[in-house]
This record gives sequence, C-alpha cells and structure tokens, in this order.
Amino acid sequence: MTRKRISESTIHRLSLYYRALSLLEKENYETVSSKELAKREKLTPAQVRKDLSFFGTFGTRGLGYPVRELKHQISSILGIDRVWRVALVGVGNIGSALVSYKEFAKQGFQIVKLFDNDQRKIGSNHKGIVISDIANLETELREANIEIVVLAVPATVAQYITDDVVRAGIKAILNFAPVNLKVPPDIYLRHENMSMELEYLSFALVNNHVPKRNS
Amino acid sequence: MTRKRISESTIHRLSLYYRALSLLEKENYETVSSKELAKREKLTPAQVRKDLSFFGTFGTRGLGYPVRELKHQISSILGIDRVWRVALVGVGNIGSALVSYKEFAKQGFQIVKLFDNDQRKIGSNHKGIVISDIANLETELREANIEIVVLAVPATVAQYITDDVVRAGIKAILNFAPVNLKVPPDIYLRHENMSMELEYLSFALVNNHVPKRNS
DNA sequence: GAATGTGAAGGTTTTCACAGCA
DNA sequence: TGCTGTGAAAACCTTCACATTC
Repeated sequence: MTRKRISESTIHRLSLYYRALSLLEKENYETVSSKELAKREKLTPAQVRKDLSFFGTFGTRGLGYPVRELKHQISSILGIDRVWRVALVGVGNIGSALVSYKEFAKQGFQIVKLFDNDQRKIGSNHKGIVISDIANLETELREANIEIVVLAVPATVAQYITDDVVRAGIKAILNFAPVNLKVPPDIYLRHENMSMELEYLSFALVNNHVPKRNS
Repeated sequence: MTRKRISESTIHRLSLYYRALSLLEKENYETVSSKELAKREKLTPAQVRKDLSFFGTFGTRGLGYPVRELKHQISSILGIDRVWRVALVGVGNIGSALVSYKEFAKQGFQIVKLFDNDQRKIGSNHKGIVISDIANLETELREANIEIVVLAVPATVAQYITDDVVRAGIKAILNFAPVNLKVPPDIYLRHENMSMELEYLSFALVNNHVPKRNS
C-alpha cells in the first residue's frame, strides 16, 4: 500500500520502464543505467531515478540497476505479477480486436468473459469464449469473479452499461467509448480515447507546435 | 501559428471540450457556461476558462460561451475543420478495427490507403480500400499525398516501417505498437499504448491509489 | 446577478547538482 | 571513475479571486 501519493505520470512511466526492461532482458543485459533507460524511452536520467526512488532503492551506485530484478519489482508495483480476470463488453470492431490483442494477456490481463447485445453473436464462440447476453451482465460478472471491465460499446449506451457494471461491484473500468461516464467516487475509471492523439497530431501540424513539456 | 507555447494537457482538453460541445449542440443548447462544460468533463470551471483564454476570447460575461460558435472555433484550432489524408499500415486485428472506427472519419481523419505485408491480403478490398504491398510504402505514400500515418504493426518491425515512412516525407505518425520509435526531431510522433491504462487500473487496485492530481 | 478573462498565488512535477557509495 | 539517490531550485500547471462586462 503506497502511502505517499504518486503522480499518474510516474505510474505511466513505470509502464514504459517495464517495457524497456523486458527488451533489455531479451538482449541479455545484466544491468542498465538510468541514462540508458531514459534514452530508450525518451526521458531524462533524473526522471528515471526520481520515479524509481518513490518505491525504494533498486540500483547500485556506479553500476546501475539489475535488469531482471528491477523488471520484477516494477511488475510487482504495478500489480501485473498476477492474473487479472477481465470482462469485455461489446464485441464489435474494437472489442474483437482487443480480444486478440496479445499484449493484454502478456501482462496478466486475461479476458475471460465477453458480452454483447446482438442476438446473432450471443451464444457463439469467439476465440474460445462464448459470448454472453448483456442482459445478464450483472449476475455473470459476479459469478465469474471479474475484477476489471473493458467497455467497447457505442457511446450512446455506455452510461447504462456502466451503471450495471458498478452495480455488479466492479471497481475498475476501462472505457473505449468517446464519452465521459458518471461513476461513484470509489470506482477507478480510465478512458482510452483513440481520437485524442490524432487530434493532437492535427493540432501540431496546423500550428507547428512545440510543446512546453515533453510527453 | 500559435506563438505562446501551449501545454499538451491543454490540447488534450480541447478534444474533450469539442466532444462535450458536439453533445450540447445535439441537445440544442445555445450557450454553455464554463461551469457546465467543466462538470461534463470532470474538470474545473477555471481550467476551462484558462484553456480557452490561450486561444482568444470566446465567451460573453454573464452569459457563457455560444455552443455552435465555440465548437467551430475549437475545431479550427485543432485543425479538424478539414480532411486529413491518413494511411494505415498493418491490417491486422487492431488495424482493421481502426478502418471501421467511425470516430476518426467524423473528425476528418480519412483513411485512404492501407498497407500490409501479407500476400493474401495485398490486392484485396477491405472496406472499400484495396490493400497495398508494404514494399511500395514510400512511393505510394507520396503519390497519395498522405499527411498522417497510423502504425498498427508488430513491435518487431515498427522501426523499419517508421524509417520508410519518414523517408516518404511524412511528418506525423501515430504508433499503436508497444515500442518506442526513433524519428528525426521534426517529426510528430505519438503513441497509443492500450496496455498503459489497464496497468494503471491494476496499480490503482493493488495500491488503493488516490492520485495527486486528477486525470 | 451571472459568468468571463486573467494576474497572482499555490501546488505539483521536473530538472539540477552534488554527496555518497561501489 | 561511474552512477545512484535526493534535497533544493526551476519550470510548469492549476486554482483562486476579483475586476470587468453583459
């Protein structure tokens, strides 16, 4: 239980460190310096060291960080050293792409339930999972001990489904619909807004933008 | 050409304002206050006013902002009041989902070229677009006057393809592969890292996280 | 009265710079 | 010598609060 409040940016960068360390491990690095780690993710060495220092002291002065060990530590901090039971609601374009998205499984996010409201899809087998009727969302989420729900449904119905999901006692939701959702304060809700980055590119091109702070 | 440097967060929030205004327009609102706009996107009124103030004065004291007008202004600031010619490389899981993703087209991002290296896909028609051989990437990007490239290819080959894309003179790249890419400094490169938000949820659940600053 | 626009204040995050250790 | 860990400084971003305008 982390007591000092950690910023979101730091957590997001932990994901980057984890990714870089996975690669370094494959490349048979034993240790890595904050400088090298920073270079690989376009950050500064000081940033890397400060981020890690929030969680402990993992390095050796003069040497750097032990790759395998640090990777393991970060996976433990992020909570991805275990399997999460994930349900996906909405097996449309985006939804079915996510089911096959290897990266999720690799990091312990196991999609074990699929829901849709399309009668033609319900009951059919999609990549080894039978698609459930969204009408039974609440009870089936409970029965399957789902911990995280991913929403890939149209914006128009996203709020109704969210209300169901919350009623099922789910505490973490990842929303792909381009709409803001209302949830009680104890629910973790995150958005994946795929247009946002394209809009950023558009803005940058039109305005010849140089950001104040680098992403 | 924006001279004062605008922060990335401000630009991302412009996307949110745009989205909220589109909805408000559908709901037949004539004007909207910073308070209401803030509420709809879980921000503060001061934040909304400050963000907008970087680009001009759009509101009327005592009244608020004109919905239609402000929406139009923001679309012009973001550069989405026009059509962007986009090419998508990698027609796999994610790639084909993106081709059908309505939100992109709605905002002026028109996918007009598809590339893949799979002989079975090359030459076939996917949602009205013939898939081109990735071997011809550079020349075909030029010929089609592509302005933005979306990469939905495996991480292992992303860098090679990026080099080609850069050689074709493309200045804006959106990368879905979970790997950091090297590009010259004059190229706008953005990442869509879909695991990142799931990892954040995992971290939050495990650590009972309350962020320092709200997203 | 209601709500914007905005300097100034207050927080937060990043970077600096260096002591300390292998 | 090389590189971490970390207070302190700098940069940045958000919020406050109020003059201003409709």
